[in-house]
Parts: sequence; C-alpha cells; structure tokens
Amino acid sequence: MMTTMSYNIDNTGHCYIPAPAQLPSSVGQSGLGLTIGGPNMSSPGGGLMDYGHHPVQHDHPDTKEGIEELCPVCGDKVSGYHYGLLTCESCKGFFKRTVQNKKVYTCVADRSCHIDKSQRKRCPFCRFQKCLDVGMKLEAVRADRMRGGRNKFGPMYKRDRARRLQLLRQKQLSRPQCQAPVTLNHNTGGGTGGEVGSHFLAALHGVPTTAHIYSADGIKQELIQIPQLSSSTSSPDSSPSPGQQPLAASQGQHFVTVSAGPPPPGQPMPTQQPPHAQTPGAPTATTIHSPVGAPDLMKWVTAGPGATSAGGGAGTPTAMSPKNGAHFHYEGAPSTATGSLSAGVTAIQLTTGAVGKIPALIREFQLSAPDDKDWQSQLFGLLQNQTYNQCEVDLFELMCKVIDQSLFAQVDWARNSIFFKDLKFLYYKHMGGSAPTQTLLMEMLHAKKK
DNA sequence: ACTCAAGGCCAC
DNA sequence: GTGGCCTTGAGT
Repeated sequence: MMTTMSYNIDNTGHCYIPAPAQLPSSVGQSGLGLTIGGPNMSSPGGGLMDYGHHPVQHDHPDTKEGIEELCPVCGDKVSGYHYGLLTCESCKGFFKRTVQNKKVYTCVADRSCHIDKSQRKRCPFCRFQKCLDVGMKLEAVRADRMRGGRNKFGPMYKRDRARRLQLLRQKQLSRPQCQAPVTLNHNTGGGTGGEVGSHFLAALHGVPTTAHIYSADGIKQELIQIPQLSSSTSSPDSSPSPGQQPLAASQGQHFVTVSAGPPPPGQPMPTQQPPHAQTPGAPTATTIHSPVGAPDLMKWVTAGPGATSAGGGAGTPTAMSPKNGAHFHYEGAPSTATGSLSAGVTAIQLTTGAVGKIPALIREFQLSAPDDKDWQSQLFGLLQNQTYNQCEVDLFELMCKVIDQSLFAQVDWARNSIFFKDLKFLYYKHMGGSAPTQTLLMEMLHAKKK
C-alpha cells in the first residue's frame, strides 16, 4: 500500500499538517507541496546527553561515563542541536535536504516503517515523518539559506541543555557514592548581579533558569533551576501563555519575612507585603533561618535590591542581626514592625500601638500563611539533597538555592492571596487574557472606589 | 576570541 | 540521495 499525506503553509507562516510538528515560518511563502505522512512514532528517549557538536566529541566528560545521547530519529550518535533538538548529522542533513528541496516522499508500506541507523535510508517518507514527530522544526530551516549565525532557538537549546544536565546531575546524586567531586558555582548571569532576581522573575513566569556547574575537570556546564511549583509543568522550551497560571499553591510554601518600602497611602502597616504589592526597586529583605547542621552562612541570608543597604523611603530595615537567628526591625511611618526568625519559630511583632486591633486584611494574610514547620522541613530537605553525596559543596550555591526557595514560596503565597486572585479576575474580565496596562489598572481602581 | 547551529560541498 | 566534514556568522 502506498500512502501520501500533504501539508501547506499559508502566507502567515502557518502550516496545516496532521502531525505534531512545529509550524514553519521561514520555509517558503507559498505552499511547500511536500508530501509526507506516517504513524505517530515516539522518541526512543533513553540516554542523557552528548554536548559534542560535529564532529561528535567522544571525549566529552559525559560520554566518558558512558552516557551518550542518541538521535531520536534513527538512534545514531547525536552531533549537536539541529532544527530544534539533538540529532545526528545524517538526520540533520536529511531534514535540511527534504525541507530545502521540497521533497515529496511516499511510503510503499503502511507508513509505519521502523527507522533506525541501518534502515533509515529505506523509507524517507517515514524518516521525515519521524523527524517531525520527534520535534524537528521546519521553521529552523532558513528560507533565505543564510549561513552561520544563530536563530531563535538558541535559548531553547540552552534551556534544554540545562534540563538535561540537571537530570544527569540528579542521576549522579542518586548514586551511592560520590563519583566525581563537583563544585557548584552559581551563575553570575553576565555580571549583572541579578541572578537571584532573575530566578524570582523566572518563578513569576514559571520558567526555569540556569546556573552553572563546574565539574572537577573545570568544564563549565549548566544547571537548570526549576521553580518548585506544583502546577508548573511546562517544558523548558515552552513559554507561558498570557492566560497561563505559572504559579499555584505548593507544599511548604511560606512567606518568610519581607520588609518593603514605605506603605502606600491608606495602608496601615508595612509588615508582610506581598511581592506583587511591592514597587520595583523597593528595598526587600528575605530572612531565613537555617536548619540544624547547615553551614553558618545559611543563618543569615538577604536577597533583593537594596536588601542590606539603607534603601529609600521612610521605611527601611534599621537592624539586621546575622547571629542567633535572623532578625530585622522595620521602622516606617506611622508604625513599625519587627519580625524575627529563630529556633524554628517565626514571630511577627506589631509595634504600631495597634496590637490587638490588627486590620482584618493583615490578619487574613497572616492566617493564610502556611505552616512554618512545613517550610522548615522543606528547606531542610533541600539542603540535605544539596549536600548529600557531594564531596565539595559551594556555600554560595546553597545560599542561592535557599533564597530561590524562599522567593518561590513568596510568589506562591502572593499568588494565592485574596488580592492576587482579585486582580486576576479583573484583568481577565477586562483584557480577556492579555496583560493589564497601567491605565487599565487605574481604571479598575477607580471602578472599585465607585 | 570562542561557540555552535546554520548552510554548503563533495566523495560515495 | 546520503552523510561526513567544512564554512559561516550571530551570539556570548
């Protein structure tokens, strides 16, 4: 039986094809006239990675350990990222020729030919179908045939690489003995000093960010930082849609302590400001007490722009003690708040003269905060995972992880707060899913006042 | 300067 | 037509 299947690309770059392939935008403006087809074939998966590019670098540290990525199409050795994913050199060439030359293949069988290294030449129809099925991207083939340079998939490759490396690392950590000392160094993010901030933003958007691992032989590799969010199941290469909820409640969420800038008019207390209520650039301090046995450095961690500096505005952290549990004192007109974390107990003292008559909204915030013990045990677990089976531990990396954890928890908490839900409702109602503008937000506030 | 994913070349 | 190697050039 001979079967064919066709797809077309319209002038907007959309391709109509009965396969889970990405749609081309750069491959011709008119119909491609390509005839393809085949069964839904799944990637063989397996293996982890081979960062070598052509020619394949067989002396890469990963391949040294016998871990080698196989081409998801034919099972041959991958030579690098090609058209959206790690493939071998021959499938790269095959895919390129097929798309560039607008090849039309037919399958003489039932569109379910097995494709492997020895049989990949037999049925180009099924081979190309498998290329599409595993995710090779038509739009990565350049219509103008321009050589060199980079395309839009660069960041995706980076994230995928990082994800794979983290999987590899998790695999290594699960081994009974530490096989190779690994020093963890947090990525400085191009020297902007914004790594923690970028992780925070990544959490807001539900996308993983990367850090770097330096293996014992000095080779820099990437470590992905996947926000620990219960509802975030997006793959590294998927971007959140405007209507997507990147964050949701997760276990162990806890808003540790945050001191922020001066309270907005009408706000009675600057105690636990939800992140979404903070103004950009406002001084933010995150204070965390380490679990028993963690390095001393962990006892006192601050994060965010102006965390320990004087900051601006009427309300600034005036005292922060790194010893015997973190402690901060917040002074902001017209009231002050003091928070402390020590010996596993989080205490928020309100010294406004309004103790006993805390505004209902703040009480609600406090009540909605998850159990402190949950948070601590989660943090302890994180640190255990980080230090267990590691011959060498980078304290800075640990600090960053703890900060990340707390920031993600803050975001979780904020998103689950009544205010955030309220805001989301309004913005869906008004915008139908697109981001609210400043003007729109003002309108909403006015509407609420009325 | 280096990286690496594009396209190109050419022996098979 | 295939696939290994080379050249290119934007991004880092």
